[in-house]
Amino acid sequence: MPNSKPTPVTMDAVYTAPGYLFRRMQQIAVALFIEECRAFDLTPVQYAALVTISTHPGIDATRLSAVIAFDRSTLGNVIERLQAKDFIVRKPAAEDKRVKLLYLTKAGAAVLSEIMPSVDKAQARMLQPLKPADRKTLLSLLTQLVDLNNEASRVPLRAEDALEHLGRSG
Amino acid sequence: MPNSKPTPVTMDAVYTAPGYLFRRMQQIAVALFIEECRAFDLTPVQYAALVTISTHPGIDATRLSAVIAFDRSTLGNVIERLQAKDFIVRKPAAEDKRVKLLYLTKAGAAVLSEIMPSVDKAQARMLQPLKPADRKTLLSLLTQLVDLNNEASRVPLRAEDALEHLGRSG
DNA sequence: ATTTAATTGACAGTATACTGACAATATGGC
DNA sequence: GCCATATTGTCAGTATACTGTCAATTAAAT
Repeated sequence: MPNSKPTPVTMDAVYTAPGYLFRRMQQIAVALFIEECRAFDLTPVQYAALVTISTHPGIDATRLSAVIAFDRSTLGNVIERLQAKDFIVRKPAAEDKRVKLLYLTKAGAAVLSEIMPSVDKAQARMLQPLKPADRKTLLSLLTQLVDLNNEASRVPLRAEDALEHLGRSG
Repeated sequence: MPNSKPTPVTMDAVYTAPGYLFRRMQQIAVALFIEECRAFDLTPVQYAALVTISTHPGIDATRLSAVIAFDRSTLGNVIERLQAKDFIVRKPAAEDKRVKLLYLTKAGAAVLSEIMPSVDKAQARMLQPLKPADRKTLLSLLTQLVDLNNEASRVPLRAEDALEHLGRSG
């Protein structure tokens, strides 16, 4: 005979679930980023895109999405906004009429170098409440976990993809 | 004379930032939840709301938002969807004409008890790649961090608020 | 070479997440 | 009782995040 007593539901079903904690931390992380970087009119996602275009000038949207593991559809809108702010430009590729290549503008390069200290401050504040040793431990475990769960993500990180647009001499 | 060399930007500015790692883990957590709970037509947020209404029958939307630390505006839409699925009902409060009280329907209670194993499976899968000891460490640090950063969140958790709608006899 | 596959960017649709504003309603100071 | 204030739910607007689809274009198969 199966157990007939219904399991009592408590808030622990929410509060102790790792998924809930990750959601909360993500919300906190975004709030701190926005607060520290208020002066720059850049969201965390836009910042990540800008950094990537900076380190991969001439990357296209699909590869950009793979390099930062953001959804390709979402990224389309992000790129539009960065373009509207004159932080990037899109140039059609010569060899492939489908592709539009992404480059930083001067304004984009400027905002990127100016925002860095604020970004660093925001990132530091997220872990500040922990003891230094615990910060290192958490960051290490988190890095491992994201890497090991990469394939579970809808948009797995494919850092290598970024290189494909170069030196593909065949 | 200030350092005239521009700091070289690398992808580490993204990949090693805790904010980026929290975003990735949140995306992975949602993907695993949706995958495991596909049969139940419930998102992680809707699940958390349902659990809370189950443990706090007659709670109102504002207090619900405080108990799970979700934005009040967002929650309005979540509640609408749960109502459209017939998982909850809203009843006007007798003493306060502004307030609408939330209750589970039978279907809501049923889906909640049925979905539990799948939710547990999803939560377990998130941490699965780590060694058991590391899972405990990460969960402990994450719990601490969310708690200590509570006020940095736009919608801080106010678990006590949930009790205010009871026993306020004055 | 021609048909088939895959890729790219775009779009529509749904679901969080947050800001700021608003009308209806309650509450507190006086 | 009256008025300033606060609360509640709602709405409009913006920004992620994902699904699925589509036309244009390219690459692959034969």
